[in-house]
Amino acid sequence: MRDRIHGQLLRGRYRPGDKMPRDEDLAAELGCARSTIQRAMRDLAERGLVERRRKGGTHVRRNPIARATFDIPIARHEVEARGASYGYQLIGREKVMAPAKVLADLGLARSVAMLNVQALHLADGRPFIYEDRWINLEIAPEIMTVDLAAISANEWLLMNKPFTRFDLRVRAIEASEALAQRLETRTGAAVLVSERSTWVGDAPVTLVQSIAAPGYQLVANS
Amino acid sequence: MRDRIHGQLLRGRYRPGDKMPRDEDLAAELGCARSTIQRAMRDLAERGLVERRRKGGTHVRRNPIARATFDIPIARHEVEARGASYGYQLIGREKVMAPAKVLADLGLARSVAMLNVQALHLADGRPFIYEDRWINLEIAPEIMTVDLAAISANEWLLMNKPFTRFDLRVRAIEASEALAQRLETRTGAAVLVSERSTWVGDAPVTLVQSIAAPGYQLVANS
DNA sequence: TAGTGGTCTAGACCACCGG
DNA sequence: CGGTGGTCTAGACCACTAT
Repeated sequence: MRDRIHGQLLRGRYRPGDKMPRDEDLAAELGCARSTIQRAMRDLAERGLVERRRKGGTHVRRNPIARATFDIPIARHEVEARGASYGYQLIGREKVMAPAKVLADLGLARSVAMLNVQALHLADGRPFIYEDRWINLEIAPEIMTVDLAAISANEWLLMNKPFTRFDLRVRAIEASEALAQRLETRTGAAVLVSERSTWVGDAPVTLVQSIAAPGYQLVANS
Repeated sequence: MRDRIHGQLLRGRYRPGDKMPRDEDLAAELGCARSTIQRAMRDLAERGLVERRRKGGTHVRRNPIARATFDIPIARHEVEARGASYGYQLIGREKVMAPAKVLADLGLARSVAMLNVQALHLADGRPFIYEDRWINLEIAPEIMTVDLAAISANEWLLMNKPFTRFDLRVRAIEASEALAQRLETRTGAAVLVSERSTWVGDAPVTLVQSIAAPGYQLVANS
């Protein structure tokens, strides 16, 4: 039934910009319960094909949205999924007041003490992802007592401060000389940078910049 | 009610790896209908927090997945959203048999005739995104009669052959000399490449490689 | 404020798949 | 094959918001 409803839209029974009948009328027309229509429509709304507003009704979006989802990989799992052996190196850790750029990305108005951690994830002993992370010590003070040479900050945070929301920004940059050295590549090589801010509720937890070795590729779908 | 159920998980009532009670028991315990539990659980499963299997029951995922969603922007809207004026240039169009790489990305076993189109999207007259597209003429033969200098292939396809599924691959590359010229940047500049294959049902429609000018950034969240 | 979608109930039957 | 989640029904009440 739901597939039938989806089919009608996808096969062009309604066109971009059209207003669709109210759920109740659609239900009567198709001979099903309103809750069935409701669920079908909810799915379509989540996929970005229609827009629903109370009292306003349901409209087919003028410009159907291409909504992609992807699962942000955990370095260890990604390496192991490729059949390589995973390695991890703690490069540096330091307690400092967060700089303005970090505060801005996390939506903080005043500076707070954070732990700044650099680390390298390895695949078969070769650099895979370099990460530079800021951890809010007001939210996760326990991180100071964790041996970050034994467990990556990412994995500790996932287990102990599971986030509820995050932002992600992806861009391409040229490797600086220092970065090229870390990643064992050429200065000027094109690398993919993912910058992620995460929150627990409204509290900013961590900002991490992950820089993948050349050739890395993000995959999404739907 | 649904929020209460979500809250219980997020607040750690169940731990990663735990098996949760069957829907019916949870419903009895919380004093609500099973369908309410079902919907709450479905949401959690979509967000990647739990895994459900018939007969197998519901488990909290061991490694909570960070699932991001982002809306693939239409170049015109993105430019206009930045307050810039949008421009579009058709650079080339040619009917050819698809090469092996294109066939592979679209999951085609035999070669078919396609329209190969190159175009440039501009923001305030400056290069914004260069795209190289392959359009399956068996699925969208009408594209041959469309004036692609007047409407971009992307917008025509969205209006006339709305896809039902796509894959997306994002990576960083160094601009070749030819590409640098198109994007009015340096040879060797790091640029973000998005490669997208789209299907209508099982039929492959188009493969497009979009290369953004340096500084471009993809944004996702959840 | 009235009309629409959003949530919930109490029940039924079905589809999948693990023991 | 039996137990679990997936879908559906027919109804109720609520929350938001366009008119």
